[in-house]
This record gives sequence, structure tokens and C-alpha cells, in this order.
Amino acid sequence: MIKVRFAPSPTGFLHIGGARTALFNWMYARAQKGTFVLRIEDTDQQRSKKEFEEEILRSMKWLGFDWDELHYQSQRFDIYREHAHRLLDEGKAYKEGEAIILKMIPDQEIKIYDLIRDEITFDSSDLKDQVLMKSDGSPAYSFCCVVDDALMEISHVIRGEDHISNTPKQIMIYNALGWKVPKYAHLPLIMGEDGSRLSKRNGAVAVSDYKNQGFIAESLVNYLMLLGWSPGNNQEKTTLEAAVKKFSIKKVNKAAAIFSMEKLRWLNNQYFKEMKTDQLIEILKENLQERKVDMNLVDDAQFRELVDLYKGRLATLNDFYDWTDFAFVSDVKISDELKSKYLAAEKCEILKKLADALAGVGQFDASTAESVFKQTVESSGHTSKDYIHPVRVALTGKEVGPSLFHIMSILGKDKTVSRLNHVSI
RNA sequence: GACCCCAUCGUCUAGCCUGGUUAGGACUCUAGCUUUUCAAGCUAGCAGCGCGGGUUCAAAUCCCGCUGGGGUCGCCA
Repeated sequence: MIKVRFAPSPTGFLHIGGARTALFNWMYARAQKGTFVLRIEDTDQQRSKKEFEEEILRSMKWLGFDWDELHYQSQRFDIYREHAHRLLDEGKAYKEGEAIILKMIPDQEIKIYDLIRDEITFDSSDLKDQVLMKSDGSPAYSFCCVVDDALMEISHVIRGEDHISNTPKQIMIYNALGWKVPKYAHLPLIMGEDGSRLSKRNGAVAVSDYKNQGFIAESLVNYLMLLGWSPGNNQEKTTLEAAVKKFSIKKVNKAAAIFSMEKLRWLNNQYFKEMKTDQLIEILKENLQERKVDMNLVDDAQFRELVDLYKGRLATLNDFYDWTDFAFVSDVKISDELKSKYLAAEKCEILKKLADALAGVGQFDASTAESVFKQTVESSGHTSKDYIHPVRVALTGKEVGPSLFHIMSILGKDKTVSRLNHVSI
């Protein structure tokens, strides 16, 4: 029976490396029809915070990693104490003040069986005696880790590569307790863009940061699984369900991977493009609500048109409002820079003519807007090309964007006409 | 420094186990097409087996060394 665990410490938010460790544990459990345990390692009373714990659980749910069991180490202090005292009684550990410390036995060859790296060998002579219980009566990390993994019958310990050197110490603890050592899989680390350790300096680290930036869980999870693993067949975009079917821990890479925000953005955009408009509308509205955007000036039909028009260029959900903010307000703000670049007096005159012409139109849609635009501009002796940009700036406050005439249509006759009329400098 | 891990385009990777590929895909980048701009899309292109020794008819693939990168060395987890 396969049983794995993800064991975060609530001394900070769930970070991207932790999320990947959780993902591989979760995929392994689901692929093997095993059990996935979530264990909160809150032994450090000072640094552990309830808000971090809640955030970790929230992020786990958001990512779609459901767990079968949930444990808190803070509720298991009696168990750790009991086993530490047993080792004391057996003479395998000694006291130093109030602390209980395990004696290391020298000259032992310690072999770790790692699913990803095969055998790793250590010499116990290189190890220092290990603190089991600290002077303040709380258990030390390696000790509770071993006690819990053994008692919870964890079959495979899947964790980051940074734990490789903890493993021989923990094996000495297993041996002292007379317990069976689990199998291991040490995942390669995720590095920042500059090749150094992932930190706030070289990008977002918390899963919640990615959510706040407008990444969706599906693409973040998809991207994370690509770091150190491949679904095969040159496939990259995949679902968790499909990935689980193909997942093999032995196929996980050994080398550290650099996190590429650029590729994540690309993947996120792929998800938007293939998403049903209704679903995208729903999550975009949620996003706008979170950002406290007033949506009263845009009705459902307009919103849908905006989504269809802009979804191709969204790397994140947040991009949507950055592109379409002009539609949610009664008047656009146009920077002085764009005004002087596109809205000189003679341009504004034509824009006013265009406004008048558009005002007289009965059926206001993209194709009539386009023909009126061309007629007006060309009859004044100008080319369409010269006026596309000024009009776009007048209507949206931006110099780039999708089809101008569709924007007019979404904005509606009144707003289009009034914005063209009020651009005078 | 000691111990340990690792090494295919700039980046993520397939191939390595079970030697024989024009070393494949993706992101980025470049060019062209498309286009009212940008983005997207389509097409084409640039770019890689860290180095040195073996083993072998044949090495990205197996072995050794070197170099380079990373991790750990807390009564933090």
C-alpha cells in the first residue's frame, strides 16, 4: 500500500517549490491508488502562525490537491516525548540539560534507496549526535519526521533535494527506534531565473502571489509538473487527470530546473484561448470583483464581447482589465504623451466630423462603423491608416489594441460619439 | 572547507536504463506571411550533448577523471 505525505511548516506561505513537492506527492498517491497525507509541521511555537496554516490549506485546495488525512505535529508532542524517553531508557540517547540527544554510531555505511537517484551512500562517522527533544521540551524536526512517517506508515518520502543530507541522520533515528526505513524520492530543486535559489528577489514565490497576479490553478499546476517531468509524446499542455495516468516517479529528472515566468505566462494564455467563453467570463468577473472594479457600466452582452475580443492577448486574468479599463468608465483618461503624439488639432477636427457622421447612423455595429469611418476620413482627403491610431487613442486611451471597429461596437454609439467629440486639447 | 547530489539549445525537456537518431518538441529570439497598430495565428530560421580519457566497429547514451553548478553542515523546518 502506497502512502505519501506533504509536510509543510506553517511559518510562511505555501511557496512554489512546496507546491511542486505537494503536486508530485499527490500525483504519485493518485497514480498508485494510495493515500495522500497532509501533515502540518507546526512544532516551532514561535514561528508557526495560524494565518500561514490557513493560507497553505487554501492554496492546496486552490491547486486541486485534496488530502486523505490531515495531522498536526503540535498535537502529537506526547508521542514524540514517549519515544525519546524510550531511547533514553535503552541507553541510545543521553540528556544534556533538558535536551535529549541521540548518540551516533560511527563507521556505519548508510544506504538510502532513492527512486530518482538510486543508491546514495553516507558514512555515519560524518554525522553529529542528533537532538531529539530540545531543551524547551519540544521535539526536533528530524525526530518528529521519523516518528510520524513511521507511525503513519508512510511508504515513500517524496521531498526536495535539500533534504538528502537529512536522510542519513533520520535513518540513524529509524535504526535506533528499530523501525523500518521508507523509500525515498528526492525531487530536484526549482531555481530562480538567475539560476540562484528561488526567492522574492527573482520572482514571486508564494502560490497566492500567482493567484493574485491572475494565473489560473490549472496552468500553474501544469507548468509545475513540467519542471522535472514530462508527460511524453512532446506534449506539454495536459490536465492533472491525464498526467496522473502517465505519472511515474522514476521518470522524474535529477537536475534542478529554472522557473520561467515567460513560459508560465504563455501556458496561462493557452488555457484562456481554449477555455469556453462562459467559463472565462465567470473567472474574469471574479477577478474584477476582487480588484473592486465597478462593473455597472458594462452589461453582460458587452462583457462577453470584450472577453471574445481580448482573450487572445491575456497572459493573466489581471491583463484583462489593463486592456479594457476604458470600457468600465464613462470617460477615458488619455496621457499627455499620447495626446501630443496622436491628437493634434487637425486630427481632432476629423475626429469631430467622424463623431457627427457616426451620430447619424441607425444601426451601429462594427461594419457600419468601419464604412462610416472610411468614408469620413477618405472624403477629407486622408487615409484610413492615419486615423486608426488617433481614434483608438480617443476611444481607449491606448495606442495598441484589437479591432478598432469592434471596440466601437462594444462601446456603443453614445460613448463612441462623445469620446470622439471631447478629445480636443 | 567536509559530505552529498547533478550536468542535452539562453530556458524547460525527449532521447540515456536496453550504444547505431539528419539529437526531437516547447518557451524566448529572428525573418516572412496576415493585419488598421500591437498581440495572436501560420511558415521558416538561429541555437545544444561542459572538457579529457577509456570501453567499442560505433558513445549524448556505458566506465573513470576534471571542470562547473547546486544542496547540507541549527536545540529552523
